Amino acid sequence: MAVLSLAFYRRPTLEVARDLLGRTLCRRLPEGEVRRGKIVEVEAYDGPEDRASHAHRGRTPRNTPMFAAGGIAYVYQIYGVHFCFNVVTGDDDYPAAVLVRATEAPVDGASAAGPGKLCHAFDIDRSLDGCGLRGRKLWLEEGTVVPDRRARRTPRIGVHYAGAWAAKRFRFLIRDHPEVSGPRRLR
DNA sequence: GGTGCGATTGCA
DNA sequence: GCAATCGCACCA
Repeated sequence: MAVLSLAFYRRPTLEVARDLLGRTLCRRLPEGEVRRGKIVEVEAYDGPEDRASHAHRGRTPRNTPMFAAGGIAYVYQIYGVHFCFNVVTGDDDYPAAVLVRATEAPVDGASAAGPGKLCHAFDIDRSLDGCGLRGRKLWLEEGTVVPDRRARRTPRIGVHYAGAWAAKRFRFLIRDHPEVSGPRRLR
């Protein structure tokens, strides 16, 4: 199965987010085991104006990967407990990324429905922050394109503070998929 | 150097 | 409904 090209990521963030549905997230563990899971839910964080984005207050040590050209990972820790995995998108100096919120389980019994659970299931932590998405540890494969009638858009989760940006439908998921996290039907 | 809080989760 | 748990952004 073909690995997604850098050109795939270096497009407008909402396009990339939509196109990530159905793709396969792949992770090789240090001991060699490869875990794979079909992406079923993502959220776009697009540009410096997006009040829900980490990049809204400009470049900081944490969010620097978001400013790079598309095709690398942005991994951060939240609540001191969980990690969240993002795919950096767009051109150099334009801060944008897509949070991967859920995949089908990469390992039997290990749910990857929810950004924290996903990172746990794939053994993703901050050591992968800034890591290329065409490398030995981490890559995405073509998978199966999801047709429009199977895709759905809703507002993003947990960004109530973001004013008008909270209402934008930047979350994409596969309709009726059992492994999506949180509400499925908002608008 | 001090303070407040979050792109979450699991348990009461 | 809320605690866990800490990196980081922000202010001084």
